[in-house]
Amino acid sequence: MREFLKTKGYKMTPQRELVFRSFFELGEHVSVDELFDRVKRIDESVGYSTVWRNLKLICEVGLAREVTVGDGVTRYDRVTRKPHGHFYCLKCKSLQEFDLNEIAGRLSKVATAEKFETESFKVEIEGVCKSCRDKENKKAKRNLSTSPKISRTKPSRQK
Amino acid sequence: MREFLKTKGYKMTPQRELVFRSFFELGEHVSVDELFDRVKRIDESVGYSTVWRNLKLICEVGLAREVTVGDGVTRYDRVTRKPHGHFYCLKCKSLQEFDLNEIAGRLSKVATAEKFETESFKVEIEGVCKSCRDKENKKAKRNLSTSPKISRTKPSRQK
DNA sequence: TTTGGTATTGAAATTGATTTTCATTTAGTG
DNA sequence: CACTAAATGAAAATCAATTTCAATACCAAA
Ligand SMILES: [Mn+2]
Ligand SMILES: [Mn+2]
Ligand SMILES: [Zn+2]
Ligand SMILES: [Zn+2]
Repeated sequence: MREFLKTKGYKMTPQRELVFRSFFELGEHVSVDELFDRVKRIDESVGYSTVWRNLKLICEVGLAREVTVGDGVTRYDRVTRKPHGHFYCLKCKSLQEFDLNEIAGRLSKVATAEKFETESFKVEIEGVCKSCRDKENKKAKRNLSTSPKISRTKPSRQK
Repeated sequence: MREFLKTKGYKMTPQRELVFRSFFELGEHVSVDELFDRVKRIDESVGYSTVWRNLKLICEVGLAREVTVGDGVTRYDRVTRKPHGHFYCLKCKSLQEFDLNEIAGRLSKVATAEKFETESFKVEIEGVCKSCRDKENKKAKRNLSTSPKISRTKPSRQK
């Protein structure tokens, strides 16, 4: 790692070492805050901006990619596995991955047809995951006996 | 329109009227700022938050959808046409649409297979559009005669 | 037409994440 | 050891998105 960075003109530091290591331990869809928390637990003195900058660096050198989905926070995803899309559950905010094999092929075709030079795809499905749906169903059943009230509340305009 | 909103418990106002009308005139991938500018040109007194709120309202009642792509600003897309994806050109920041017909079908399948209840898709291709590529090529040709310099500048870490 | 209760508005303030600044420290090189 | 560029941490700046609040306007019911 140290060598790899050196070739690109970067130095190694204890903080960088720690951020990199922690990132690869956590791995999946980490946010800056999450990584910062974990790093802090090991070395209280590391600053937020250091974590942020090194996360950017990890992307810079091609070891991770930013993924923004659903809410307004950027997450960082290792680039080990092959291209994949993301399910985003609107209830529990969880992320699941799914394979993009055929879909990626089709997308490439579309891009070529439109003379567009593809750099990357982003495929995302928003909805409700199974476990959240199950919970809803249970709740619905429980309420069958109680008097069903019609909501008169105007739905909030804000997210 | 007035009636349509009334049934949902909303009132009509000159500002709202203006925002709605301006939005449907512009139509494609408008940002709050863009719409605000346009509205301002017609009625200087309309506030930013009014434009923002009414854009949200347009989504609320199902006439538009938010689309966030590339940079960090939310754009608003009419929901007239059928599901489509977006090409985002990293050079000129332009958006092009492409049809999602077969791809949407496949995505639905994937979702079903994973017991995921789909609410919406988001399909995006980032890259370089034809016209930007053409420009690049021209530039490259022009520079064939001049001495090619190797860049020693470390690429910026910031977006 | 007047009136009363809401919804809406505009300006300003707040939020929340990201990014930059800057003074200081440190890594890597010789 | 000494030098230079890179890296760090704290704080400040950005920037879009959202909320607050007092004033105003809509519109349904009298
Ligand atoms: Mn992922
Ligand atoms: Mn579109
Ligand atoms: Zn869920
Ligand atoms: Zn372009």
